[in-house]
Amino acid sequence: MMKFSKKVEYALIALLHIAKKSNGELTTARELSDKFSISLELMGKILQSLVKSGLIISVQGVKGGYYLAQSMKKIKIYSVITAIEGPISLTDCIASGDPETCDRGKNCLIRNSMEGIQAKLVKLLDEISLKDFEKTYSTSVNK
Amino acid sequence: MMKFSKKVEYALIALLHIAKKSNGELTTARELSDKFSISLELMGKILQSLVKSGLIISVQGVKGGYYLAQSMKKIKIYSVITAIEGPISLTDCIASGDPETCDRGKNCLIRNSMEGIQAKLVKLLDEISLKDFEKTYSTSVNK
DNA sequence: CCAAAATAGGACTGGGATAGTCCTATTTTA
DNA sequence: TAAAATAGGACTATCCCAGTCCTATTTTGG
Repeated sequence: MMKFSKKVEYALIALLHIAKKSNGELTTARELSDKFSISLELMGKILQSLVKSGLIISVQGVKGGYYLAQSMKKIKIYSVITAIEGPISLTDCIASGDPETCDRGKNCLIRNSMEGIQAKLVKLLDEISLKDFEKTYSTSVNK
Repeated sequence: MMKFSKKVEYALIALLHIAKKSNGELTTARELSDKFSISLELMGKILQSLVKSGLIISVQGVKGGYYLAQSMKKIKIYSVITAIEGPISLTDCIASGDPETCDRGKNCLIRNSMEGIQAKLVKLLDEISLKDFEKTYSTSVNK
């Protein structure tokens, strides 16, 4: 259960790489595809999701590519996850928002508690920025 | 990605129900199966997982059943999850523990950062006890 | 103007995991 | 010794993820 999807992994790797570029320089899907051995089509789809969520901006055409739409500090891990997978929900009834959809209905023993845990989880992931994420990496590399 | 499996849901519901019993009284798999509309076989498997992890104790035979092996305060949500699904791991390379297993090898851009997030996640889930879980429920019911 | 390089995106597929079933064995009680 | 309970192996259907294939659109440069 508690696993990041491959797509989220790829999205984070891509974002880190895009972020490394100096001002104005674009990153193409092919570049990311080659560098990290991810199929061009898959990489494209992931980048498109990030565009739709406003994390990166795309430029079409021959000289096109992608660049960050926000600073690394503003981009949160949680945003990346939801960009790729949509809103997270620990259980189906939380997902729907309607207690009646839950098999166990209004009397579900765990619904409210689940919501509590989910809120904490979201908070945690929404406090980690891409910058934090990068720092962790650098720190561990330099040791 | 961020979803509790049905089995974990069922395990939590079962544990809360088992915990309600007064001292010494056992809960049978059939009772849980009936009350929460979960097949007997599936409920049985879940309970067996909880037994193996030492969260509940089983008594075999006609008058058999299950009871909590630890207090509600000592049973943590994280233990319940691992009892059902084994150790959590946000990415495959974290799971294996061997960086070489990761497609991206030692130079994986995100491995260390992922480990950091996972540690925070585990900490969060390991700080929530079954008692906390129950309280959240009661609180929301009484409002 | 058009070929090439790039993003955009719909449709489909294989494989693996989840959720669940079926069946049998073992333990214990009355 | 029959009945009621846990234990557990083997199998299955379904769903979702990861990935592929193919086509359309946009933009640049010769």
